[in-house]
Amino acid sequence: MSQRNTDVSHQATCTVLQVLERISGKWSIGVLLPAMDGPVRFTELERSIAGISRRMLTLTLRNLERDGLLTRTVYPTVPPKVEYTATEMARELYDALQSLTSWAERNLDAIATARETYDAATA
Amino acid sequence: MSQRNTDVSHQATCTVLQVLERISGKWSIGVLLPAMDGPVRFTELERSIAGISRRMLTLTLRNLERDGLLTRTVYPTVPPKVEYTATEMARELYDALQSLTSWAERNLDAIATARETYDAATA
DNA sequence: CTGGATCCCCAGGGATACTG
DNA sequence: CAGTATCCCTGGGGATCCAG
Repeated sequence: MSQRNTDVSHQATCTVLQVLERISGKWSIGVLLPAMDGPVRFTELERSIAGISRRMLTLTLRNLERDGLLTRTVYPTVPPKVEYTATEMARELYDALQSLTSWAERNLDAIATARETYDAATA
Repeated sequence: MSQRNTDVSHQATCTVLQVLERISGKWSIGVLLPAMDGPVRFTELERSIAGISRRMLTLTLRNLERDGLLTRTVYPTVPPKVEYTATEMARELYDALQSLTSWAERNLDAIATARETYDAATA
């Protein structure tokens, strides 16, 4: 065996970090979510995601597509029509995120309290 | 009811984002992990986390402590001795992260392939 | 040993304008 | 409609030095 579980932990850390790098970025999740329920068009996304700019929407879409989390379908009509759909892999990712969501819901108050306590003690 | 499940999705998005903000940052997970197995000292962390600077270690520790994920214990000896331990909340977070880790392990190859394909097509 | 204080740099992201 | 191109600015994080 290796010394303690450090090696295993290191592996796990790296793996998690890779996921986080993938879905971090201010808009990734917000973009991915609407695409879960089926094809979504560019402008639909732009309207449904409050505060996103055209630029960031495009960049985020490109990255997600590159990682195989989104498929892009172009209909060569005029005016152009493009649809984005989440892949199976993305749906599995979303399921995996649920556990994080539930953790957050359970601990949101505790975190807020911890912060107040810390800030009060620090100030 | 609201239009479709947009409201629910929005809520979920926000919640997840709060967690991600908390554990994003280049070092958070790497710092949290060694503290899972019991008290760890500052220098131990510094040595076990490859590439971290003193500054970032300190900042990361402070943030984690502020959010109630880490407890800091100071022994007023000379030279000083400080121990960090993950809280129960942090351990639950770690469990929640496991699903992400397993997702990553399952899909790492698929992502790599998707990227190559995309880059080849783009180039 | 365990930090704090400073300076600096770069990538992520906002605003705006243009286009097939 | 669905993007591209450009400019700019902020803050996360690295390097270095100082201190109780």
